[in-house]
Amino acid sequence: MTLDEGKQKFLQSWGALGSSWGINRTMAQIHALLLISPEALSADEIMDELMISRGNANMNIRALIDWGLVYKELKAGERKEFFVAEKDMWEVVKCIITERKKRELEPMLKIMDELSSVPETDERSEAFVKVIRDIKLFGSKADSTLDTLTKSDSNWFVGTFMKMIR
Amino acid sequence: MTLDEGKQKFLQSWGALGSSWGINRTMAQIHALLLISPEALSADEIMDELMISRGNANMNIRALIDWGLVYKELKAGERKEFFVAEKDMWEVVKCIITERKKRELEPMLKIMDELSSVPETDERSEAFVKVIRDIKLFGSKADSTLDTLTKSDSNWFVGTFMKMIR
DNA sequence: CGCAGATTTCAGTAAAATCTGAAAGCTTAT
DNA sequence: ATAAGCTTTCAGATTTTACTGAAATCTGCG
Repeated sequence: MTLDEGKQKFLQSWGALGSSWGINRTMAQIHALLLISPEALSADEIMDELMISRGNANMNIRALIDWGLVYKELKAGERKEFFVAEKDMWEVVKCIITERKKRELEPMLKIMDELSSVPETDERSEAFVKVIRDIKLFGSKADSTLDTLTKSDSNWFVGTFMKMIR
Repeated sequence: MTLDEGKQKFLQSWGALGSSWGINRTMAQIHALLLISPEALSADEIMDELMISRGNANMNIRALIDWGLVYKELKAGERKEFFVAEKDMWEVVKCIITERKKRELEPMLKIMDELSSVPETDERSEAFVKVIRDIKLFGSKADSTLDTLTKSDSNWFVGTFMKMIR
């Protein structure tokens, strides 16, 4: 397989993977493109490579920066902005865990808290509250586990953790 | 908060959560509805409760069954099918991990394998192959970790694991 | 200041995902 | 065998999400 074929296939599958994780195709593709690029790319280069509009490129690059997956880089003597992706896979995964935890897990736990105030007066409300409590319990455990995980380093994960868990 | 208010809010937020995880709103809502229902529900009851069409209900119920999150239940003397959700949260999570691993992680690793055959002839192809290898390495670790996780039981997760990891 | 080069915004459009409803397909009781 | 009662399917409609392109805004240099 040639580099160009491989690159196309990678952009394609990273984009598809993103879709099934609630991340839009283009955002994932920009991320993929920056991941495999040895140097920082400008917005124009990204637009070109992925054949997308300026607006689309801009919005998705901003989103990636918000997620902490991409950094802005200014080249001396250039007025344009260039972008680089975080290349360390463990950092990438930590980033994603941290952001999703903040955006989804935490708000969800907050809602479960409110919901657990439903009075348990019959079978239906008992079943309801039980589910809410279980979700809350499980969610809290996951929350603190993920906290610990994102504070530990890559070697710990790929080394020690693997042995401990087996 | 009354049961009905709480229920509405729960259906609503579980649906929203699903969306950001690549699961469609309705599928997540049917799951939510079955989770909090003390008895099995028929397709008609689900259609009614969520105000959706027969076709929509049927397709999403099937999808939930495929995921292993919902079971078909036949009541004696009834021709209709009834549906119950798996209520044990740890089982639910194991189900989701197992399915997503099978549907996404494994195919992705397969693609990375193909992609790592790109020859490393210059800076660009070296960077490309390095990223592919990193993803593969990380993905394989995740794969076996998740395997171990889904084979362990709930108590182990909420108990031991939490202590070990701290 | 004024303008050239660059980024951001956003209304309108396009594409993708999801849903509907009716028809076709099963299953079981008689 | 057939009809009633359910379930499944799927073409077309609807809704949601994403993208475009051009105008507005920003930035900093002469």
